Amino acid sequence: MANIRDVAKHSGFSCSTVSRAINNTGYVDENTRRIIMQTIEELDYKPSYTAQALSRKSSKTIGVIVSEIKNPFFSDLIDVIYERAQEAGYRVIISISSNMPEKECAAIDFMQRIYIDGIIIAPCGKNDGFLTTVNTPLVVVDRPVEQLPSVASDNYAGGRMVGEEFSRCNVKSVLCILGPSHFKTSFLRGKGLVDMLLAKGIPYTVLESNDEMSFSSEDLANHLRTGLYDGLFAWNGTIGANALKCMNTLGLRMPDDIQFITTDGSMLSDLLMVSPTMLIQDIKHLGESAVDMLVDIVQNKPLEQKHVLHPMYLRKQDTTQHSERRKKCEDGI
Amino acid sequence: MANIRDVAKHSGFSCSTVSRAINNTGYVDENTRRIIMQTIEELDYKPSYTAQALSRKSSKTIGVIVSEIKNPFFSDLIDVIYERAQEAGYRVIISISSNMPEKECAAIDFMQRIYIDGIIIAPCGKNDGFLTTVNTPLVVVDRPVEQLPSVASDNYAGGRMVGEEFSRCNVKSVLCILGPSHFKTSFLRGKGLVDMLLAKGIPYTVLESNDEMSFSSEDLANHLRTGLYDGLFAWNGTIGANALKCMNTLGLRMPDDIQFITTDGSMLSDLLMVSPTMLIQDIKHLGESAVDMLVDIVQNKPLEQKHVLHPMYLRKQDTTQHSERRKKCEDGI
DNA sequence: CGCAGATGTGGTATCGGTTCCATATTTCAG
DNA sequence: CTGAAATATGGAACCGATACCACATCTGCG
Repeated sequence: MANIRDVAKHSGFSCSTVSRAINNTGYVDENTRRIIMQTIEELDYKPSYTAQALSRKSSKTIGVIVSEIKNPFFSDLIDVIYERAQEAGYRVIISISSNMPEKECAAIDFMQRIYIDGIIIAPCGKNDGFLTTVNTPLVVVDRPVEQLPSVASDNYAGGRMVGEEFSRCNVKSVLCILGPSHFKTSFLRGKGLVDMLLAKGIPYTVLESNDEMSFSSEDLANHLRTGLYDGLFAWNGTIGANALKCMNTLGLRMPDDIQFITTDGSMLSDLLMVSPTMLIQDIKHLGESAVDMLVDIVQNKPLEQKHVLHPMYLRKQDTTQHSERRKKCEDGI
Repeated sequence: MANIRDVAKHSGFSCSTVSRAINNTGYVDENTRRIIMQTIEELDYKPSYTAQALSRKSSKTIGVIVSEIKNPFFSDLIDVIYERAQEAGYRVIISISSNMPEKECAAIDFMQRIYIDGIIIAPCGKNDGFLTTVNTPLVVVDRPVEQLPSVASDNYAGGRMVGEEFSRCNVKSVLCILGPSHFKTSFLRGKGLVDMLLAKGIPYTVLESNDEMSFSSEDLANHLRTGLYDGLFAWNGTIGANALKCMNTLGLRMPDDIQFITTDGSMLSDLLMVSPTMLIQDIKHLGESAVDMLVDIVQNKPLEQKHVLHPMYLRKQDTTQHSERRKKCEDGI
């Protein structure tokens, strides 16, 4: 492949001038610029990003590290980040930690060694101490880390919304499936929900899964069989899907036998007969503000806020008795 | 961050010696090596991959470009590729084309400019001409391109297996939902299925979706309502999910009213009550041979085969009347 | 007209490594 | 003991860009 010296030679100018012409830095005669640009075209010259990075000590690239690529939340997030970064003039590379701290470290290490300008990371959560020692600009998404700038959903407020909805739907007793307690996302949703249920005087039980994704269906089934609960909350989409399957197996009808709210399960609506009521995250805005924050940090602009929270939304669908649905029923739909 | 000159200075040796010590190239005294390694430790020196890439004109990195990250087939594939590449001593970066030819080109361009050693690509399919002109080592997965080395499932044979299964289950008439005809993957599965159905004397109808993922449910519903079909095949997982939803809506029971085979819908089994019979791809072996092939090409080893085909498997589950299931029924399960 | 500042261009050090070549020392076979 | 080969190390060019500085020319104002 042609390099800048080839362009210099063919165009009859020096490397300096070619560089200036390409990057619009310093003075270049209009005519000279035309000749150089034409030569570049002819030789199909493309500056080496590697050489540029070495020279500038910056690659104009941001890295994205997510813990789980199969999780639709993260794949959607990546799409959004990609677009926004492009608009801001940054390229993007992606790494996947598979929830393993060593892979997370390896990804960060790799990125640092290629002069990446900044990193957006959805941490696996077992590495927070290390993350704070990283000296590349870092923005944390989804699972905030105290010392680092972050973007996340307002999970506490989201939890409260769920509690409010249960209350409005006259639910008498709620079963909450949460994640491990050290999972902040889960913890906050749970706390919001519980606080609201307490405020409304609705009794509840918390079931804590020991894993992010998997869950003991028997355990859940046993609880549901007691017939004590007419409300069920699942703190994430995968758990929500399992819960749904479990309720189907038990023959529980929603919302008549039990009212169900899950989190972030858009794919469920596509796949299933019922579209569950869900607490959803505004992925677009999450991704966009993560990029915006990171770019600000990279460009040494002052941060307005260290921890950004985006509101969550409650999409009321088939598995709760919200008024719109009642209306539909009355209309015979 | 410390650079090689810092290490040289602190250890009292030259850059050359330090480099040789790190890379195990040329002669280095055992004692010298120990001192250098210790200095490296002390300074927390990490060679810049950028500088290495520039100097070596190789980054020891392979790129993976997939068209769709949400598709579980691709996210699984990425996991496998990642592992295998690591084992072979290559780092991995990921780009997503979102099925857009421009993004595909941009990703390739980017990778070339950072001295990537080779690329594994699941092409969007609208760029094949361009792909053949790329002079970085390339291995195509999933959707073979004639002129390029490729790894894919034996979709034709897979289609035949589906046909055979329908025949074995005494299906009388099959409705096949295929993708657009220029989609090779779909085309081959369809051809295999149709060939087998013809051989077995089973009538069929082909429904062609105009998109990879979406599909007209009404169209499908209208066909199913005729009651003409007792067999249904979906060429990919998303279409399969939609079909499943459609059959549920129509109240068709599987396998009694209709026998259903989908492709690659593992996530369905997790989410739904029924685990559909499916034609599945051996993602692990696909990913591994893609990496192995690419590494061979990069290292100038001769290729054994230009186009590798991996067998597909038929996982017989709830939606066809295979013998195991009958047995279970008889056992009262 | 003269000189300061703007404009246009090239030379060269630099980024952080690798690698070829030269040189010095050691080893060992004849 | 000697000289060729093996071992050990350093110097410097190079990878492909950027950017600082020097120099030359041009412009315009007092």
